[in-house]
Amino acid sequence: MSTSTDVRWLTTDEQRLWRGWLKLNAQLTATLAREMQEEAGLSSPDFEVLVNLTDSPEGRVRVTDLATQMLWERSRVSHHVTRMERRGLVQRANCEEDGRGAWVEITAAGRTAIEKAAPGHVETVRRLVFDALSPDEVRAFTHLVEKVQARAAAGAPVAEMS
Amino acid sequence: MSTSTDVRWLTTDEQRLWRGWLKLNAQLTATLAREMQEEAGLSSPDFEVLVNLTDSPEGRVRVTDLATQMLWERSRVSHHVTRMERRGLVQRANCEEDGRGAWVEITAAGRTAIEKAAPGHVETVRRLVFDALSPDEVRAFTHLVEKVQARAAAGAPVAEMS
DNA sequence: AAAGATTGATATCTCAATCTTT
DNA sequence: AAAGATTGAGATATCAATCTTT
Repeated sequence: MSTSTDVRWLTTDEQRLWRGWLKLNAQLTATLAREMQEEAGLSSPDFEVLVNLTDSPEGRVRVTDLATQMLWERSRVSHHVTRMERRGLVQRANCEEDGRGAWVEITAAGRTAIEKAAPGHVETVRRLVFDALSPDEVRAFTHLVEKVQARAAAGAPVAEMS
Repeated sequence: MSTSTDVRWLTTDEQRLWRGWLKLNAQLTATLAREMQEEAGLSSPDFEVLVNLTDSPEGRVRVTDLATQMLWERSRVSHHVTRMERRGLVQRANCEEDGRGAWVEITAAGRTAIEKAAPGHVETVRRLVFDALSPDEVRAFTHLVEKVQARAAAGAPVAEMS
């Protein structure tokens, strides 16, 4: 596909952005994970699942849809839901419309957990990210992120060829 | 630490940036991982280790330094190095200066592997990220990333309290 | 005792079957 | 057969000991 010659390597500026991006991301991820584990006993994947469930008005989402939204494998969703179910954070329910399908729904305990985690989470995001930026900078940043995302989305299919 | 009242939730603009950031990151990560696995047989963690080794002029880094640079646990480095050693990508060496320490050094096969992976990797990064941005936008983006990073670095110690 | 590193047990993730319903 | 979901086996990550050197 690509020859080892004629590669357009990154310029100094580009490399600086790319490495900065990677580093910032690693830092934010690590800090947020640690903080949430300590304050609410939730891992990042736990939190992500709960966020996706509460984003739905019914508080329930199909396994495949969860997988698509989170860019996870279906089997990972299934395993993780099993573990979260064991802890009482979510529960499965039969799907009426499609006998093959399964709902994953958040429980009262799950809502309690995410409500406990949310304030600290938001405060950390605010402290680490938004306290550093003016409203104008937030808009500029958003513009750039979305510009890149429009390209990246096309190049990131979960299942590409088969 | 934080009461459940008086939380400054994210504004609509802020939420848009934050969610966009998370999503873009997930997409880029997934695409780059898949691409590198297919083209060079390396996982993202494999690649990250090799990059950190080649960044050193000697091609070798101490276990603890690797852990610090990558924000990994030392034990994770140790386990991962063991597996990479089994595949011939890196090797351990005794540290003269400090009898407790251990060098991790890249092997010829390791260099071959990263050189095989690099062109495709760079091309993907260019295609997904930099083809969407003008040089001015790259600079603006860098400025914003580094501005946030300066804050986030302070809040992301690997080992905070003990 | 503290620092550097490894080890083993457990938890989580990935990949390839498998099972059920459409 | 294809889609939705689960299962089990193997790979990887995390956490708490352990071991050696300073």
